Amino acid sequence: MPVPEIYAVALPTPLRKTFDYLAGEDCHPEIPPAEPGIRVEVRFGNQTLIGIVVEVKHSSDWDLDKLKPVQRRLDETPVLPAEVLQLCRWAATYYHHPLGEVMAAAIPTALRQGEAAQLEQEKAWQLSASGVDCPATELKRAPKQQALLQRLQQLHPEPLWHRDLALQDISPAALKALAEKGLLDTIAITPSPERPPQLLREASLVLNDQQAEALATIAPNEFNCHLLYGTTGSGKTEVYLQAIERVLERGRQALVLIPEIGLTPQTVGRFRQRFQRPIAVLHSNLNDRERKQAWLQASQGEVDIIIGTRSAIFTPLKAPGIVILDEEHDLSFKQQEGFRYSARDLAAIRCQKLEIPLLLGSATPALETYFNARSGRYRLLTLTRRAGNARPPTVELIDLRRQALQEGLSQPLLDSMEQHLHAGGQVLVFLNRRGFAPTLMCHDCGWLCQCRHCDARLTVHQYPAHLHCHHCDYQRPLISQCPTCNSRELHCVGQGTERTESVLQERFPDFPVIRVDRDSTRQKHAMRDIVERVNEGNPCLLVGTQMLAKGHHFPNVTLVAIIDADGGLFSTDFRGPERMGQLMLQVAGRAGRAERPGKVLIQSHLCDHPLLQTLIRQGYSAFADQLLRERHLAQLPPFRHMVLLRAESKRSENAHELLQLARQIAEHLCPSSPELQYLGPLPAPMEKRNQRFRHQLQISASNRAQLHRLLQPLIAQLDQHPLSRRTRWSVDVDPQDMA
DNA sequence: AGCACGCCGACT
DNA sequence: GTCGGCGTGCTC
Repeated sequence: MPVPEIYAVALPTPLRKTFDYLAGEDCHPEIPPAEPGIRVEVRFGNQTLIGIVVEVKHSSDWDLDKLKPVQRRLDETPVLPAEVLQLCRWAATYYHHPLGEVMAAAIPTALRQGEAAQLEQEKAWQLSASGVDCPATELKRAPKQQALLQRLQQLHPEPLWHRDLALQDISPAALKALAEKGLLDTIAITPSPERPPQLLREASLVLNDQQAEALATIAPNEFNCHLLYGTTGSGKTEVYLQAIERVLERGRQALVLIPEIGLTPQTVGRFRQRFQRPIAVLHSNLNDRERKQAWLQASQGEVDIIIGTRSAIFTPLKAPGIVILDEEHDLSFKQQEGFRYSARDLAAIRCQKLEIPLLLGSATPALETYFNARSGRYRLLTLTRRAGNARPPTVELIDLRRQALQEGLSQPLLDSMEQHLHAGGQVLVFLNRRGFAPTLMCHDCGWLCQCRHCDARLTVHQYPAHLHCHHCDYQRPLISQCPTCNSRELHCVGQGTERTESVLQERFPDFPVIRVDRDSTRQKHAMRDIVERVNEGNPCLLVGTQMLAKGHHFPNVTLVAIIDADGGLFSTDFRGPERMGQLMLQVAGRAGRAERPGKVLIQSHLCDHPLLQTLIRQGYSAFADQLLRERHLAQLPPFRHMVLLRAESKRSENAHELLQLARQIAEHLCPSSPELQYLGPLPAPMEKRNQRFRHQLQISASNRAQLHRLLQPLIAQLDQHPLSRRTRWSVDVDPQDMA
């Protein structure tokens, strides 16, 4: 009797193992042999699941007669090529996350649910044999049909596409009539995007010497990680475009990853404008069908450029040539829940395996990346020249100490705003806090309006008026009387964008004040409309959160005001100052372009703070160097490697208890030492959030391999323990956000 | 995670 | 008398 074929299947469950199934008997000779990467439908306990074969083998650790057969094989050929499968395996190991869930993250929902891995077909009409010969005069009494027939005869043998119907004002009735007469056939074909012989739609720009050198350094056929380090306006995008051009010339594809908010129509527009080649965009607003379509087009080589956010790093490519990650410091490249992967770090792994270049771009690189570039692990490509003789903005601090403030705004700042507005400039006011005020307080008894689900205060909103928790979304009507002492003296404490907006509108009644935050841009085209309105160029004030700092350009802004620079400097997260510096420079980068020099004013109570001083006087490199020295002294990343075990539960003790157990097991496996240290379990910075109490155990090591050697058995033992099933817990390798 | 089985409280 | 609470156990 022949040895049966057995599949090891990764299933979408949190169990950190694969499951063996017997291959079905129904193997037709024409169907290619099963390979890792094909999907199968299997019975799993009491449910039916779709999983991915990760190994085809002929033996199992389980009794063969206990193995179930697969119900159905869904693919003839793998949906995931070996290379992406390998990336998933690597990610599952590195992030200590179940392989099945990793793969679920890699595959579009439609394919996860069992749809055929085929491009959607499109409806079209083509003349039948009799239609080709039919003289148009035959249809004298039906002019619409006659015109349509002539149109089709012109097109023939090209079909008439369904999508062109509306465009060409063709009536479905006429089509139907012609089809009934047998003059044309309804067909369904998968359209193949056109690839005209010439690559470019517009000419490339001439590179300056730095750009040219950067481009020349990117060797097309080998792995290297490059950091393209250049301020706003230094021409990073042109380097991307020309690097892509060279890749396309070789018949290869480019994968471009962009932060969530950066993926705007403008960004995609730059690529479409330059290349006469098919492009697929994978953004979060696609429906399942569109997502599958774009994914398959990339996989089958139907598109040459793929632009997407974080999860696009898993897109299979037929002929990968380069991966570009723009704004590589952006937090959205790291998934913050569930499978907590970093698309940037996975990109490095993937490119290494593929032997293709990786290009990371930023004006304010993450400290980890900057360190790698500094130490020679990455190639550092620096751009300092600004296009068109543009001058960098001048940056000044406004010392808030002992200043009279009007709702958080100092007099010198208001004066400067007035000046710029009257000179015809636009003013951008940056305040990273939405709502009207972050706190509602009783002036008589000191009561604070707390969220009932979180350790947080409710934010006051005025437009529309309500109280809102930004952590759990809890909302309630605005109150005017203190619930503990009945006083009517309830005061809004602190500033949000709404409040600053109304203050500025009062102060500058002759100029429009436009607020840009998540609340004001909720409607579909709100952001587009704002950008268009502002870029008409009339003087105005823009007030907004970090949404203003990312993705959009406002060339007529001459003054940028940063209302509060202090937040990041005393944050609980050791990355606070890094984040603050990055954000400040990103915002400052909005000021002035080309011929108009910009000005940046930063309000602070900590004007003497050495980090702030370094950032302003010497720029980001010096700032980053200083932060690196501090990190080295404090033995923090990138000098040590970190893992966070997080636990959350309705009962605070449960989460704590589980992590105590974790520490106990861990110390048993690997006692604390200078090389390996434990911190915790401790309550998370905001212990209660969304009705759950969160705790964390931090493990840091000087050696990454050692850390992973500990983690593997630790997690295995934790998985075995009954406590681990009672509380929700997760592993965060290289945590970016300690909250 | 999902889902079943199993043993104790307030209700059609 | 049942419906349903979530403890515990299992999934090839």
